[in-house]
Amino acid sequence: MDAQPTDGRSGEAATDSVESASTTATEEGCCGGVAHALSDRDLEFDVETLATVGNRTRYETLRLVAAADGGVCGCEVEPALDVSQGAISQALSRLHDADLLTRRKEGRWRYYDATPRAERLLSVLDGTRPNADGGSGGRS
Amino acid sequence: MDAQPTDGRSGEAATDSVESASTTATEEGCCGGVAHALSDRDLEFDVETLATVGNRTRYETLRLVAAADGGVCGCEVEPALDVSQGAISQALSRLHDADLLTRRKEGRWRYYDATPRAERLLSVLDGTRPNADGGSGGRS
DNA sequence: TAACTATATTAGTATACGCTTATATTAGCA
DNA sequence: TGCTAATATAAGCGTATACTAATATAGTTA
Repeated sequence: MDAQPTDGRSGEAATDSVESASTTATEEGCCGGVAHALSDRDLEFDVETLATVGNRTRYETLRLVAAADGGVCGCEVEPALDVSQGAISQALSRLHDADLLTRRKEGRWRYYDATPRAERLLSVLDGTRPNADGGSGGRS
Repeated sequence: MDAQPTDGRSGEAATDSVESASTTATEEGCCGGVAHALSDRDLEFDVETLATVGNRTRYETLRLVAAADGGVCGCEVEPALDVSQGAISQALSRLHDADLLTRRKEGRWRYYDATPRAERLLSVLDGTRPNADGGSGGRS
């Protein structure tokens, strides 16, 4: 029941350092401590990046923009995805806020382009899919 | 005279299973069609990958595992994150299902390790953060 | 001016998510 | 046999998410 570790980390406000324990008591007992080297801010930023693309509509939107070169306007994305205009606008907006799309205004249009972060992300996804070599089936 | 945006989308990647984007050569507006070259299966797989890491608990779990080399057991992760044991187990399980962690059983422990896909993903995130040092060690 | 197109924003809502708690299972050890 | 540690699983629940529909705001053209 009260098997809660209660390591007393709740409500912390330290925003820029590794907080986890680092007592590497390995060898005998297994449960020592592990740690990573990410600041809280970077962690939050990465999670936001991933959560943003971790949605079908937004991911496909990003793919569409990245696939075309030279910029894509929102109205071009709309007919390709089976969701409402509002949804597309929200998707583009969030992708932009997450630093995955650049945005430039031109007349009544808005042109979007993938950022380097987005492009490298997509590239890794393409390069590490289990069935990357074209074979069908693949994993599972 | 028509102030058409830089259209010129041609060559609609006639891949195997891009389902949407009817590409019905619309009227004179800007809104033609764009397309990406991803199959529905790959799309789904990528989104699942991203949605899995796009959560604080799971992302931090993955970071902890990836930071240590040689495998980490669940009980080592537990004290580092301020969530219950059940939450950690669910996180590790989902990361494994998403092909981001390998898992091997040893006695009463389960050892996890980051897959290449996970490692390259983390590497890109590290290398493309806005505040990343100019070094940009990300090779990928 | 009005009409029209592209986009943004808002409210409302059904659903999915992520956690906790409790319980079950599995493995080592006294 | 217990007993304990590590892990898995399930129900329950508060909250966040991702849409739609309606409306508002720009910019363009007639």
